[in-house]
Amino acid sequence: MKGKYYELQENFGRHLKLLREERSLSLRDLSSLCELDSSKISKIENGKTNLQLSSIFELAKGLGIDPKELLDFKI
Amino acid sequence: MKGKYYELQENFGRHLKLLREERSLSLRDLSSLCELDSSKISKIENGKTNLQLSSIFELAKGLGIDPKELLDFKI
DNA sequence: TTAATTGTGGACTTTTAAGTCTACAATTAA
DNA sequence: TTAATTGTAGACTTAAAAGTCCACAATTAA
Repeated sequence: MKGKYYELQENFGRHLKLLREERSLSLRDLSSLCELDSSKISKIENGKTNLQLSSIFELAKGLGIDPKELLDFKI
Repeated sequence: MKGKYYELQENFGRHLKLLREERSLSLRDLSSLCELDSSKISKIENGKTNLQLSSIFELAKGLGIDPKELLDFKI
């Protein structure tokens, strides 16, 4: 099943992917800049994960942005 | 053990508590405005939980704020 | 053509959030 | 004083995130 928050996860993931591609980073690049496995990031980008606060902060660290920016997408 | 992200959780929790108290909401009040148990919210406010994306959005809904605002605290 | 890179998915274990409920001490209101 | 409210913690189950690793097809570079 897709789960109650699937749309939210999808929107988050789409936004994350944009932010990553804007910086011309591959999944493995981003992975090396934070403490998240590249396959995990792939799953997040594809809306498969309801990630935790800590992961949001890790991604922000890797992207070099304020964590708030990762929540800056339309629902 | 406190865990790797304990400080982050503490800061998030402190911030959440402020936002709730600014609105004069009790834990049970806030709980009734979102889909989170009041005892869960208590644990989040006290830095005991590395909450998920969906919970951040639930809290934002209950507080009537943009989810981004929940990440607007100093690390 | 060969070699490297890239995104993705699966397998698997361990950890923990979510969800639900109960209870209780301390504070506040009636 | 009594009753209600408030914050908190514990017990317990279920679901799933985290974490790690491997494999592979497709794309891109050498």
